[in-house]
Amino acid sequence: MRQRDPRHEGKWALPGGWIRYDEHLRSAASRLLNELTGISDLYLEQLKTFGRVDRFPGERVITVAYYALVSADSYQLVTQEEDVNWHTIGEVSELVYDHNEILAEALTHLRREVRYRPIGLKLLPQKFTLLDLQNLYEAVLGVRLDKGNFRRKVLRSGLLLPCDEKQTGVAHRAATFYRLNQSAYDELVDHGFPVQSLV
Amino acid sequence: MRQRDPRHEGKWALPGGWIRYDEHLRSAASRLLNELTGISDLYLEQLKTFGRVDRFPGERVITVAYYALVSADSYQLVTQEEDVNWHTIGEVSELVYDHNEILAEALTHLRREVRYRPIGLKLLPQKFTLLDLQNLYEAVLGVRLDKGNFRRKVLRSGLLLPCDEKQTGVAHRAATFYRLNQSAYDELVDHGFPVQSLV
DNA sequence: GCAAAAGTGTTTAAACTACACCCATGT
DNA sequence: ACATGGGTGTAGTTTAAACACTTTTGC
Repeated sequence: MRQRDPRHEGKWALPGGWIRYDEHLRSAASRLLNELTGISDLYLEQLKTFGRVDRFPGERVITVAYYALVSADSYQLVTQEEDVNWHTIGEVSELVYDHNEILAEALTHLRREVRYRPIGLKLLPQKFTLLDLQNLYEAVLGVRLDKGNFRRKVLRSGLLLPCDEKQTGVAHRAATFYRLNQSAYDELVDHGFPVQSLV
Repeated sequence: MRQRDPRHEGKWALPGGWIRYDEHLRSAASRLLNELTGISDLYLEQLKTFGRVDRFPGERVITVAYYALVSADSYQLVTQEEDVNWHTIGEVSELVYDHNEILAEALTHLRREVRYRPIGLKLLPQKFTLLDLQNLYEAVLGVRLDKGNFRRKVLRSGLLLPCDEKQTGVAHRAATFYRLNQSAYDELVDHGFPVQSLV
């Protein structure tokens, strides 16, 4: 997401702003996001802190960047500001200051995380098909995955539960919707993920 | 590592200090570490930023925490300050402010990272035996690993090169020393790690 | 019937697990 | 001799990878 701001050299910028003296970092990020987009009640995860001396002109500014995982279609952007909108990751042009660097860092982080934590499941709406999930993984990782193998691997993990519902009005066999098995997910988070690749 | 500071309620603290206005974050961390321990030329990795409003009494303090991987025996601590020393992770007592939280975060981070990046290799001296490496992994992860399987897995990765040298003066068959295959390691970092566990 | 995606099966190779076993060296 | 760790072998099982195949649905 990005915004236009006349102060920002006419370029786009990531949503952001100043933290208040008495605010927690995550609260500040959440407030700023909400002010700009209307989105609230989102779990924000700290990405990284950017502190190059010359990253901002005139004064020393340190940015603590946060990110969240949402499915774009489940959030309407309610905002007074113009030019606030969703954008495709590949089509983001030059941003102000070091915001491209921040975005790149976020993407790298996401690509790494997605490999060993089921965060992909947080990115989709409540109900989704296995192809939705596969498309998501292929998009984030930039690879092609085998349908059958992906399906088996996902289902074997026990993190998905089938809904009673199926697709309707599609020009092919209707896919069953799945949803996150929250208790299995929490269990996994608590007890840690299996030791897979040493060295 | 921790230090005693009379201002710190008599408890121990992680090494740290204040950043100067014109300093990069990593440089500041490096300088502070050097001032306290004499260690220099260490690659510091940003851990996380801690910003709870009430984490420090009296004023708002935000800490950007960094960490590094070193083998304790390869660095002599040269310092004027007293009570600066290495400590075993399990035996760290109550620290000042939220420093226990910071330490716990670092350990969690390390345990996660070590599973899918060969950072364990950075923790050991130039030359090391396979048992050294196995002990390191067992310590960090808190699990027991099979000797033969670990050895095969490590060697198959191609990240280790055998030295011509062997152990001497040990009351058992001498182990061959290994060293990091730097080019293979760099290759792996550049081209990314294999996609292992989806979902 | 055809296109398109759902969903299943199969085959082969690779990897993991859990052991048992022999080898070298200092005391 | 024996304790200690170095180092190798192997059987059984599990996963992964690649690909072919059958099923359902709208047009």
